[in-house]
Amino acid sequence: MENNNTAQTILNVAQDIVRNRGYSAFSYADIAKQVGIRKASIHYHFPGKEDLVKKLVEQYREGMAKACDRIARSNAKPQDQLLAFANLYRNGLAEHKICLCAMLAADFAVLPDSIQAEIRVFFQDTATWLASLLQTGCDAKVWDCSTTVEQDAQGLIAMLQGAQLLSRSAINGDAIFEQMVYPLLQAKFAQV
Amino acid sequence: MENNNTAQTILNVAQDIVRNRGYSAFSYADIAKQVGIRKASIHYHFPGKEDLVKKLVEQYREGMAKACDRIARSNAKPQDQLLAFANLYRNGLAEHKICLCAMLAADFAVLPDSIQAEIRVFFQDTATWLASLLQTGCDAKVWDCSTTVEQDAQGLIAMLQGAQLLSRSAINGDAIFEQMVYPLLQAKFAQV
DNA sequence: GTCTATACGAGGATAGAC
DNA sequence: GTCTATCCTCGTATAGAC
Repeated sequence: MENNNTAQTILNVAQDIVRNRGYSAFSYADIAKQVGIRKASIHYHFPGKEDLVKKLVEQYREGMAKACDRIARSNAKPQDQLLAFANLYRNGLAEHKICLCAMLAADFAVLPDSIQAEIRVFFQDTATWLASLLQTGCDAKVWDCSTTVEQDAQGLIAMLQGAQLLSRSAINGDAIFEQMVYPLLQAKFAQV
Repeated sequence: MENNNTAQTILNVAQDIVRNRGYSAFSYADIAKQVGIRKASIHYHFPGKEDLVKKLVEQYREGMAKACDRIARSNAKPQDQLLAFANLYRNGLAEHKICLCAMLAADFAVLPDSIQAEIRVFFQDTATWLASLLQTGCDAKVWDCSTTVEQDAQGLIAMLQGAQLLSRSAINGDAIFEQMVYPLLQAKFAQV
């Protein structure tokens, strides 16, 4: 995944910054410094902050959709697919990156409408995909569905994002996935 | 809980703003407008943003500790105490307020060290209290402990905070507690 | 304690040269 | 496409009068 064009380099750098510091605390100056160009040059590619971040979320959605698709196409067992999904969040954390949309969810109140809309789509898509996976495991009697799969899907997403945020301010830090997330998944979605 | 003194009024207003917009997106100008004084006057009470927010988290910790203590002293059944704890998060949401420390956890990377430390204490205290409650329910055979209470406590806090953030960007919005959190609690911590 | 006035830098954005 | 130069606004903070 090379990026010889400047626009994509800007997006990559911007994503890193937003996933670490949030929407309000990142600036064109930060990007310019890391990319090695001037602030004004960024405005050529992205007229305003809103354009940039909107594109950022769009790309992030596509990446997430592809990652989920890859998991689904692996034809692995449902419980392994669930683990692979959780690992998406843990792997980001290993590079000190929070889910882009988790960060933007915290900044939601200050975001332009067009960006809010993109984020809603992200969560809707992700929850739908996960609910479908949970249903598959349900049908295959891999785990028991005492609640609806939609509820469980939302709950899992909430927990995974909460775990990412906690990892930076809790004592166990990055180990929160090993110490908390995986054991809980194991307990709730154990093979029957 | 009256507040005849300016310092407390500033803190109250600041808390509302931070819990809605986060650390980076709030300013002395915002507070000044809502309190009805000038920016400079705020600096008299709180020399810098760091002083103000540090005090904010300290007070928030105390409030949370008192709320938890009230729940514990109620001598209600463990499952009702757990529900009361979850309601702390839902009630905040009803006023469109996210947990202060959940918002600051997202802003963690840009916070001064002294504030980061306060937040760590908050999560540690909260997790400790909740783990103790879970243990009580465990001992009383109210629910089953397939994982350790420390893991469950952290998982619950992660989910509750994730649910608060999701509530603003998910379709079900405020109803996320009725539709997701409570059913999941019921499923996992059902009476045996 | 609160005010006015002010300093200073940072952030977003544009114009125009190259 | 990228640069320099510049504009304007906002945010934090201080000095000094009342």
